[in-house]
Amino acid sequence: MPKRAIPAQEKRGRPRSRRTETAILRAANELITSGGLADLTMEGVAERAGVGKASIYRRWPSKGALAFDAVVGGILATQPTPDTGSFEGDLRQTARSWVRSANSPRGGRTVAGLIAEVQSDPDLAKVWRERFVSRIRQERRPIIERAIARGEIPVGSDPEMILDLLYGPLYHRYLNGHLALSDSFAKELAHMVAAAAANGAVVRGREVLRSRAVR
Amino acid sequence: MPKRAIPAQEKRGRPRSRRTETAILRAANELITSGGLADLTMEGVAERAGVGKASIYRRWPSKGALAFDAVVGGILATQPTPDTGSFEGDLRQTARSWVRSANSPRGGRTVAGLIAEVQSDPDLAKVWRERFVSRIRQERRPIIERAIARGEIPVGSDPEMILDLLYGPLYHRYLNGHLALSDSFAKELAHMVAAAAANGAVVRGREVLRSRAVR
Amino acid sequence: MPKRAIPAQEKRGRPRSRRTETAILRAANELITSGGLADLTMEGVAERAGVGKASIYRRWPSKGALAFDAVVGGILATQPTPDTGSFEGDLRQTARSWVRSANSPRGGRTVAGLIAEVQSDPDLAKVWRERFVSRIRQERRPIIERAIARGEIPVGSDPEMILDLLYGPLYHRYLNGHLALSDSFAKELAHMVAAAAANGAVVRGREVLRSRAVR
Amino acid sequence: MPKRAIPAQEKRGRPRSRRTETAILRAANELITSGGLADLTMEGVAERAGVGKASIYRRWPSKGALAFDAVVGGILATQPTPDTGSFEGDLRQTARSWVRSANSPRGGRTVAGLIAEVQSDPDLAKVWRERFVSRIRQERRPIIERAIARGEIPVGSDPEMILDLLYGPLYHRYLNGHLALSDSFAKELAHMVAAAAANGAVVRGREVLRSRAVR
DNA sequence: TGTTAAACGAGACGGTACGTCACGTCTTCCG
DNA sequence: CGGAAGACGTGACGTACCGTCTCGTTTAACA
Repeated sequence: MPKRAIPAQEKRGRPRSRRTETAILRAANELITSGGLADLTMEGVAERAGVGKASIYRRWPSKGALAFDAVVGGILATQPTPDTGSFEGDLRQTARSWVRSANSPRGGRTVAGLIAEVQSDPDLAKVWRERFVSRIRQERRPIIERAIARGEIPVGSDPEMILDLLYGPLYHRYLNGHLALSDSFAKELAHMVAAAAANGAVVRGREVLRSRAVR
Repeated sequence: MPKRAIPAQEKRGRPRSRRTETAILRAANELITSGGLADLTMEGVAERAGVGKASIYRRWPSKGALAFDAVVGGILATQPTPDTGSFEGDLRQTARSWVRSANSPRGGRTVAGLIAEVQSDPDLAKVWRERFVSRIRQERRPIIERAIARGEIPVGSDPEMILDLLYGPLYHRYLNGHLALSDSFAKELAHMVAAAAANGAVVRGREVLRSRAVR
Repeated sequence: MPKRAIPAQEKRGRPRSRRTETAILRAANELITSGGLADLTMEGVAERAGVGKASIYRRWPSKGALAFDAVVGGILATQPTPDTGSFEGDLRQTARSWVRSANSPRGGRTVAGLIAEVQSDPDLAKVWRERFVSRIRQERRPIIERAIARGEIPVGSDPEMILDLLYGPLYHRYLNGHLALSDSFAKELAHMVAAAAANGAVVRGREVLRSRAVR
Repeated sequence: MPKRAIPAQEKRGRPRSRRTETAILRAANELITSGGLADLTMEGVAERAGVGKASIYRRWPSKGALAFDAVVGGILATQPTPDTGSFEGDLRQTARSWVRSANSPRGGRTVAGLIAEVQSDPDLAKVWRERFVSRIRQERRPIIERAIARGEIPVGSDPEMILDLLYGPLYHRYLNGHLALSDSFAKELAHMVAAAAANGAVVRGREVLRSRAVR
């Protein structure tokens, strides 16, 4: 977890330099987009940033945490929540822009590298969940809420399930590469998810689908 | 890619010892289930197997390839394709047994480690796709075919899409950990996928959903 | 060399704090006697003294210089020049008390550490010579002068040579550890040095032995 | 302690390469003679020798141990035991050649650096005593034995004391630098030691002076 | 008595070297 | 001649201190 997540400057003494931090983040970002997260080394970042290794470790406990901060802001910025006027349109738009960024030659595999990193670093996993996955999901909730308000899907539809139904298949193809992450896949996926949401919940009547957060 | 995939023993001289191979695979398996794939080292395997490092590299080109062979057979064996008599029942059964093995304390995270490894090793990625992902998907196709035969879902339903709709959300929660991989999630997911398959394709008439394999 | 050797307070502003200086010296002393000079670090001293590193560097240019000031005063104080009434008695007394302090479990190796430090720090070497070695030698000269006055050794005996003959073997065993620094060694050494001083110069007649200081 | 002191090749597998060892020793030697022992770094040696750091650590546990092996052979070779026909002549010759090598601009301070290193490394100290100090002393014993045989000094004279009387003052000036290590000092020192040996023991009659080795 | 400049504690900074680890390759000798 | 043993060069790791520097905060002497 990046230490800057703890903003309190309790101690006296020389404060952390913003210049140093920016230099590190920029260097890390450049190395990641040019060579992938596997080519990122703390020594490489230190050298390119003109910074001592200790200055990196003072801020980030691991390569993954640094990569996260170097990269996630940019990713989040390029993925706004669409509002097309229809549920399926919103889903389609969301999937399409996700597919596009996953296919981008520069940085398209960055998220894959981060997810890989997350699998062996519990601390990073927590940050990943809270500051990336959950955050995007939170941002996307209005899509479901508006769909309910419009009467496109039943009241009580489980937003978590709907989001998993949308993002799950996208990430699945992204990480396993068994099938193309094409634009048409995005379109058809959106259609299927819309159908599931519209009809899936009805079968169970008024009952609300529930999923509980874990950990 | 494990070289034993090339079974031909062209050369003369002493053939590769099966005992050596088994010892390596067993050692690798033990290390993976006890400490996770991140703790697996070639040196550790060599020592535990009582084997020279060269004997490992003679057979497997990378840690990931070895781990794959050490682990995938067992995983495949524990995930038979169910035949419950109904589409949703088959999906539910599939999801449930997947969830169960993902939650197993020993080895539950092994697949996560392999997927992580795959992200930075194109050769391994190919093996992973062909010998794990695609293989399981192939094995699961009868579920869809039987559902079509029973008339539960339209003729022309895209099996790839249906499988992605099922496995995608499972892997999504498994790798990101944002929500619990519970039994009830498996049940509800199966329900939603069934609803999508039953209604999604219908909306678009007779048109067949298509997805093309990539790479 | 401690900058406090230059007492002039030309500047305005807050003067150097005596409390700070004492805290540093005490901390250094404690660390040296507890762990040897090799374990002494500027950061350790700063922390233990509750002092900024800059406050140390403001006063002492190097670890060795600080150690010197932290330690030498105490050493000099415990080694008075004896006056037993005979030349050999004085030598014996000198050697014995030297041996005793070299064998003391706390601090017995401190001088060894300082001599080690001195070998790679010319500035410290100068301080060491002028404020420790030469000072002790100066203090011990009365032993030789009284011996001449008593007629125990020839007029014109070289005090430098005699002191080297006494201290040389002591330090030699102390630093190399090839033989015990025992009390009986001190006694026998004193006897040999007395014999040398009484007879060595005589052989060469009235000629005065000379040695010149260097550097 | 250099591991090559244990010559037994018990294990199988690739044996230590002599080429690597020589390269390391040569690199170390060059760095020491060009910059002093304080400038010697393991990384520097590795780079200059074209060798991995691990290959150094595999053989020598510390910088001091490496320096010892890189340097001591050459030193021992340049200091033969003289045989001039007289006790004082032998002592003088010994002291003179010692002085000369201590004053040599290249490598003259190397022994000082090693003695410094020895003060904070007990393992190295043992090697130093056994393979340098004691060894030279052993080689010099014939000087005393021949002097006894010639009747220049009493039977039962303590060779350890005589050697300390000779080497002690030399090392004392060498390490402390309080007075010049001149040729004339060597001469006068030899004279004093001869006088002490001739007269010192006599005073105490037949009694044999004794010193016991320690540790 | 208020101003002011240096000393203060704290600790961040760019560095260097440390000693360790695992990599993938290469070499030796045993069976 | 296959295979265990393990040495090899490589390169990154994370740590420890170095000596310098920048913060705000005292604090004593000057004005």
